[in-house]
Amino acid sequence: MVRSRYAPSPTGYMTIGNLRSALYEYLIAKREGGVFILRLEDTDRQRYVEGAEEAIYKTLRRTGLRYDEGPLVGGDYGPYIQSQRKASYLPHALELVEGGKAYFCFCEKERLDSLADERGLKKYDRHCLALSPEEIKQRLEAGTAYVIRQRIPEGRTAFRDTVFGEIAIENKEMEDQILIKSDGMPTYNFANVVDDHHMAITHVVRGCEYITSTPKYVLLYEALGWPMPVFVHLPLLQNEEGQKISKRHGAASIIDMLEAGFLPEAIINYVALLGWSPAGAHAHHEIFTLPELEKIFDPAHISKSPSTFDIKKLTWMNSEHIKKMKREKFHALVIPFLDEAAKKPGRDFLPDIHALADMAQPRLAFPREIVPMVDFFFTLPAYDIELYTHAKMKTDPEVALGALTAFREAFSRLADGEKAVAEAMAASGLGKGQLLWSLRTALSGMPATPCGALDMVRLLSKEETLRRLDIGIEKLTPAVK
RNA sequence: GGCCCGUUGGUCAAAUGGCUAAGACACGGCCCUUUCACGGCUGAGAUAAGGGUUCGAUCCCCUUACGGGUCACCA
Repeated sequence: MVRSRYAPSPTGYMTIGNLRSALYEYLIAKREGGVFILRLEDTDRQRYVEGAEEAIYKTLRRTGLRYDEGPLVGGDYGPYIQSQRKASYLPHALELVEGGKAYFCFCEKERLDSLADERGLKKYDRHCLALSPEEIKQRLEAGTAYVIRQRIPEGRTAFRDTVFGEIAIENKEMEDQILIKSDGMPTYNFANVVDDHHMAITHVVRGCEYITSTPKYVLLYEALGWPMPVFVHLPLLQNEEGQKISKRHGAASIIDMLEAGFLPEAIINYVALLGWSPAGAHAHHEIFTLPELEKIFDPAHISKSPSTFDIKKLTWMNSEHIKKMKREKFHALVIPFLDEAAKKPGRDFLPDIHALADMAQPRLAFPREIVPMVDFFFTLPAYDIELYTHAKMKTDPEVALGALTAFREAFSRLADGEKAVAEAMAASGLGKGQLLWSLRTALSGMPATPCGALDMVRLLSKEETLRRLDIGIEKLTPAVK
């Protein structure tokens, strides 16, 4: 049974990079019917941000990444908040001390700082490794603050990563890292290993910024005699400037993106394809739902190279998901916006908002764009008669005036747009393009509309159509004279 | 700086030791359409550089360049 976990620290909102990690962890579990776990790593009390936990829950909920075990939902391996597991770490550290694989260190910050070289880099000099058992006992009894450090052995440490293959690092590159901090909390690295073991995690999936610290994990697993999980390190996500996507660099939060009108489906879809691509029969598709991804995701095709977040492609994907959306769902999404437009003071007309929604669905990248697109149905905007001029349609204000007058006459009798256009053409000798262009302009006052003139005639009432024609004729008459 | 990793069009990316190196976004053009959009067609655009290995390298090896990551009582 595959068990994977997303293990964020509650230090703020979730970025697209965080979501990508969570998604891949989710998919790696779900493709094999496994279990996806959420664990909060809150061992750093300094960096804890109020509300960050809720932001994580909310982001996962809104994007559909349901976790099977974790805070709020529980599970057999809880608690799922690290600070609540505090008691479980020290015994393992002491076990290592007993086996000679870790040791107490009483060095103070000042001494540690003095170890820095000219570049500010420092490596612990194992000062406290030389302490005798009596000295240690004495200091512990005196209540001296201590940390527990892992003793890194000689040699080199290698591991196999699903994405990057074999990776080996000389142990001398690592310092004797701290396992237990002087406040009694475990460090991230240590807590991670202990929790992953106790939670029976089989796949450790995370960003590749952790790749160089993985040998330390390996050493810990070996020292504790625990089975090693599968490591899957994900290529980095970067912004247009080539920097890692992070809160530090002002990356947008997923929640903000949702507020801005990006659909959860589109974000998930897009982010799945950043650093991974489907193979075989699906190789030429790009639009996938989460359940589809669960079936076809294969970590063997995760890329090694970093990828750049491109909001243009996400925007395109958003419009694709809007097009694909069930009619009822789309209407529910967009009708609040239309209702708002309908309530505007000074409104001329109340069109059938469902018809407007249908019209807009294949043309939108964002739900809220429906308002500027169809607002002219509600209120005819003030427009300039320049709009009546169009070279290709061979229209200008004079042609338009003739067209509108002829159409008005026919339409007021026939109340049928199509027939009225035919009659007006015959009566005025104008072409269809000239007629329709003029008509569209008079009815919308817009240079671009989501539909043609005859659609507008159908959607506006006869009275409103005539009213707008009269406004057009009134605007044009003095200009033509 | 040491160590680790990476480098296919502007972006996401496919592919193989061997025909003219897929596709998508964005961009240009054309068609359709009463306009815009949608849709359809089409164009330009890439294997970082240099050495090897090989009959033949985008692919394997080395070097260089560039980019990134990492070297905390942060995660």
